[in-house]
Amino acid sequence: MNTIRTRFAPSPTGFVHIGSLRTALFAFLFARKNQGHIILRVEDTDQNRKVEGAVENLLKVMKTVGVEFDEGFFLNDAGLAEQKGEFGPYLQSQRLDLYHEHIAKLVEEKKAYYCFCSEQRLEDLRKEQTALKKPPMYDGHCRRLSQDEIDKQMAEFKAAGKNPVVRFAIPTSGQTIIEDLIYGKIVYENQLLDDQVLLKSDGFPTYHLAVVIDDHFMQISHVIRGEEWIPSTPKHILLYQAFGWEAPKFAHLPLTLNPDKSKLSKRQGDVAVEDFLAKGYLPEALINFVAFLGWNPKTEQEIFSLEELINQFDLNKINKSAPIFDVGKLDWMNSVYIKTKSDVELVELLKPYWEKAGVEINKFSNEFLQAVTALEKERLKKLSEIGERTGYYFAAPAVDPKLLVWKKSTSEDAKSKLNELAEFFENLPEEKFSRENLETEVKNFIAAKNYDNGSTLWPMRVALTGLEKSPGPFDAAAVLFIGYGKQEIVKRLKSAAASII
RNA sequence: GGCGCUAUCGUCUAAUGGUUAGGACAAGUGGUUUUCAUCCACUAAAUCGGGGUUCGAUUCCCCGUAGCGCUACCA
Repeated sequence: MNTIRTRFAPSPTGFVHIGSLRTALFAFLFARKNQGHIILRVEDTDQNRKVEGAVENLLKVMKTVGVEFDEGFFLNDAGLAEQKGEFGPYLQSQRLDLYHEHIAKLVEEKKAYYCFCSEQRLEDLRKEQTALKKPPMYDGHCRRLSQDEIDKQMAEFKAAGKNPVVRFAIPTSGQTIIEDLIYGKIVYENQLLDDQVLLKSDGFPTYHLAVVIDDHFMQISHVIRGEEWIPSTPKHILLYQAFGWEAPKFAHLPLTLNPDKSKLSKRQGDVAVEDFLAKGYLPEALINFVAFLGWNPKTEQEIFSLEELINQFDLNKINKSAPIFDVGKLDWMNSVYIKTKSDVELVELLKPYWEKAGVEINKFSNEFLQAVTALEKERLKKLSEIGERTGYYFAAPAVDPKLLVWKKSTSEDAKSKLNELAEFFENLPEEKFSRENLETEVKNFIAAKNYDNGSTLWPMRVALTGLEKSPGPFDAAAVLFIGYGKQEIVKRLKSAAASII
């Protein structure tokens, strides 16, 4: 049985960090590519950082971007997190007995020891070491305690209602070697490794103990996680050895960085996947972009569906250097995905954003909304822009009289052209108001009058849209016709003309 | 301070012991055009520094430098 089993193991601390999404995605792609399983385990050993509803939120986000799990936590019909799978529980706070049992074994075998040192002593020790420019490390004080001393201290702790922590007795010589699937061989000197706390005084394990025990019992074959874990990996390997277990394979992912090359963080813009989704980045675009952070197929293709990503994915194609999260490229990718949507699909995606912008979409026909959407499709970088771009379709715009005048023309000219156009449209039969007909008709009108395009079409466009930059006059007019009929066009042209004094 | 990782255009990256070092985003220029966007064409833009190995290194090795990570009873 060599089934590939990997896992995503977040702490339930609130929003979903874009870096977490990337880690989860890579683990997911790896599992799918290799007919393996991916497990979602929740690491809540830090009770202080726990956030209510974080697991549900995570599940929801993962679901919308299409990252699915085979085991562990799921969202049930009621929208609540539920566990499924034969290796549970998948919540670390429900596995305390398991950890205690194994810690007891380690202590008995002298591979771990109780540490009674106070926080004060630890702090003083650190200060002293830093002052002497020595690496701050536990000095092994309690490791050398005799059994009598241990018993005595233990009795005192119990009497005071306290628990000692348990530290790992790291070998004082030799080397521990990581054979990382991405970074290759990394060697650590054991004597430089700190005697890590494994069990905290609140009875909870630290990450290091819990991750090793859980990965072992959940039969994880590949640990895929962020590069920040490399320095603690030798401790994990040593723990596997202490338990007499075989360690899984490790694949550490390069970190994702801010534009200033610091670790991607909240203070420099959004890092929450929820926020990107809310702004109208499409899940497909987000996934495609995040997959390319540190990975690429070694071809010139850049647009990939989830399916294609699964087929192409390979841990060997992951870079070692840390990529910078560049929103500019995400914007481009999102606009590419927006253009691939049909007008019908896009209208549905856009509706919530129109509503947010105060548009009462129920009052407008789908035909009209689709026509608007078709025009904006090529201009949209994110869905949230739709409100500010399309206001003039839903209510007559306030037009700045100065804007109505083309750069090579005069206000008198603009005024008369607008009036002439209004009259022209008034007399134009309804069936001539399609996009194509409108263009030929208006161009014929211009030619007949011997006008030029600029001085006629510019004021017409501005009168209809109120904007310096917008879709063209024929496009705008055709859409307005669909929504309101030709009188709306005439009305806007007339009122624009009247605004010029 | 210690330990570790990394280093190709501004950004994401490709490639190779011998190439005009390729693509994409962004930028700029031009074309189309009533504006914007789209589209098309073009331009500019990189192998961190120093040593070695080699006929030849951007590629392999060493040193340096820089950046980042870790250095908690956080993960």
